[in-house]
Amino acid sequence: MGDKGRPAPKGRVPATIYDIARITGVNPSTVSRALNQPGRVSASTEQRIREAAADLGYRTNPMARALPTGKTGTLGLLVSDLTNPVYFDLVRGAERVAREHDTMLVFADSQESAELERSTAERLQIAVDGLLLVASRLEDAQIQELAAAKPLVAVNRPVPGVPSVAPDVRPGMIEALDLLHGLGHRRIAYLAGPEASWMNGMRWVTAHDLAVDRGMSIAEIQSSAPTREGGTDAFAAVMAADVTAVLAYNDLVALGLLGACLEHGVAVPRDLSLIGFDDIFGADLSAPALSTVRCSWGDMGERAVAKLLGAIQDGDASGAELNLPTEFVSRASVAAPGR
Amino acid sequence: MGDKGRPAPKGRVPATIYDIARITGVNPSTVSRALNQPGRVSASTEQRIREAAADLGYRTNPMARALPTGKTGTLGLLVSDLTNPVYFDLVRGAERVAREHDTMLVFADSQESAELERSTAERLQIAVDGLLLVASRLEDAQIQELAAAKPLVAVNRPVPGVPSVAPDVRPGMIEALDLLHGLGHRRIAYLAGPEASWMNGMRWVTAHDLAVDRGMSIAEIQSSAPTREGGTDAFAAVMAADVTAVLAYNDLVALGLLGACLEHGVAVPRDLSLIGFDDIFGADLSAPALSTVRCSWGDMGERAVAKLLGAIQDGDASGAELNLPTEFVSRASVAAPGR
DNA sequence: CTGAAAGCGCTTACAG
DNA sequence: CTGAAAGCGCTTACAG
Repeated sequence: MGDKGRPAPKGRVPATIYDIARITGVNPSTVSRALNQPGRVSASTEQRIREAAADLGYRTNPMARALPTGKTGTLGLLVSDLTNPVYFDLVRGAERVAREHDTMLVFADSQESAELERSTAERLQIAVDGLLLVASRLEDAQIQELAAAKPLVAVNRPVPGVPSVAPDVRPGMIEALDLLHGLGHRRIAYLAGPEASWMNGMRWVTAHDLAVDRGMSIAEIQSSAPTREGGTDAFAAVMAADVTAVLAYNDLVALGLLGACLEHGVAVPRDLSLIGFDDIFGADLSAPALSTVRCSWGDMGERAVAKLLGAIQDGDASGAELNLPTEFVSRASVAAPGR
Repeated sequence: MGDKGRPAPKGRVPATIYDIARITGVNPSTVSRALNQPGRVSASTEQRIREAAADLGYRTNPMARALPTGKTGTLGLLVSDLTNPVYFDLVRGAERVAREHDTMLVFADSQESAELERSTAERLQIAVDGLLLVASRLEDAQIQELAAAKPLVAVNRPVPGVPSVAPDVRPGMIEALDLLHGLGHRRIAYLAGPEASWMNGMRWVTAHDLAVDRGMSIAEIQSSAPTREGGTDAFAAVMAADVTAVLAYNDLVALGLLGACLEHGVAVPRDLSLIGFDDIFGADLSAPALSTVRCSWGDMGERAVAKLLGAIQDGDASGAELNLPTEFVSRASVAAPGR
């Protein structure tokens, strides 16, 4: 690479199989075979073709290949917000498996908007072999429509008839509620996430049932957004609810609420115990460090890509997996109620 | 949407302009014109064509369009690590401008590997109209080669002959060093980032010169990675350096070092003052909160996309902008040296 | 083992 | 205003 002279002039036109064919004196179809179906061509021609390709810096044009084959060799991963730390491990897990299968992964971001999610999904879908839809805000029917067009795996949310991967929130939440109950908490609240989020509904229902089972009261408090700001904004509502502990939809919301508490002189955990969800980057940084229910996002990423790849190859779209384990991570933000 | 009957069967084949042409009784070329060059076709035909397109749920196939035109309508953004909070604002800024121009943005991640960066860039490049290369680990020559093939903008690093956008670190660092000096610090250290990072070199050189100007000594300490682990691992080396303040390559490293200090009973800021870079998500969460030099990543994202779009349209690849301002953000991790 | 041809879905001069 | 044709770069039956 360094110095084959200075960089080629701007308009450099990429080499095609026709260039290679001309140089080596064979038919373009032979070039295509030599490059893609090793063994289908005599060793010596293949050799010459490969050399010429290397000389010309040939790269096969994925667009052109996609037209006749319908395969692009890339997968799309669409999340509601790429800049949400929740997705870090998911991204890493997905990349790990994609890399192993020599598949390129491209990411896109629907910016928490269902409308944008839909249009982005459609646009992305046509340029990839399959789509991973993470924490979708779409309706089941819309997801089913997308899934009908091309292989798709829903992540962090089951959709009837569509392959999916999601965590089982119960184990982690049982740990959390047992701990709260054991410490003496009897009135708690769930600080909710987006209404359109399936996972929010799941967390609320599970928390509710587990709390009731244990003879605790539980209030649902709305938040304006699943972000730190959303948590901060909910401070007054939380105070008004008169509870001793809060389970937040996610760590971002919990951290936002934590910040507001500190600012208003509400001591955590003495006056209020706080539990988040996801164990994101930063959850252990706060003071007090945030207790949280962790799901294996890394595993979800791996499983989801593996499943999608399977669906693409064999058309095998085996159903839902709703069983990735969760666990409670105990940190300083939880204690016995102070009064 | 909802219920046009149940979702179409899996293999549903997308409608093409030929389908529309057949239904409306015109030539496919007319369909193409009606859809893309409003006005070039009689109002009534255009009308009929649009209706048929809507009926069939027609979406133009970007691959097929890209072949004759060479344009895909999408931009690629390649970063060294998508899960690094540093890039949050960059991503948002880039998306803002892309959306305004009805351009799709796809993201990819080189996982901190120069080799992977190169191959990903090449692969991505052929599927997009232009590439944003963020904090590249490649050599100038390699970047120049990529830039020769297709419009490219380097972000957070200038490259000779390649359009770029990068911050001017001096203003923020002057504030930081003036503060340290004023507080009485005389022996400080720079905890370095990746050697291959242009920005790391820039920060070191600037810190060095400014420190020397002020009669302070400054040591360079290596870190194993630009992550929290990298900062933690550097604890012993920092202690050995016998300094009263540390400037870290970035906030992640600073937060890692901070954690190690607390763990080993080194009080921050009394025993050691700490300053990071970038003001990432979480920098204000730690205890003590981290002082840091903030650059306008959001602006960089916006400018970079605007510049790339310009380069694609007019071939106008105006040069480097090395002037995005930085500022010091003062938080609790800095104080006068304690002994 | 390899060539010649047709086709993937679209765009765009070129005619009329 | 619209049709017919050629071409973008590749793949893949079909022959030989």
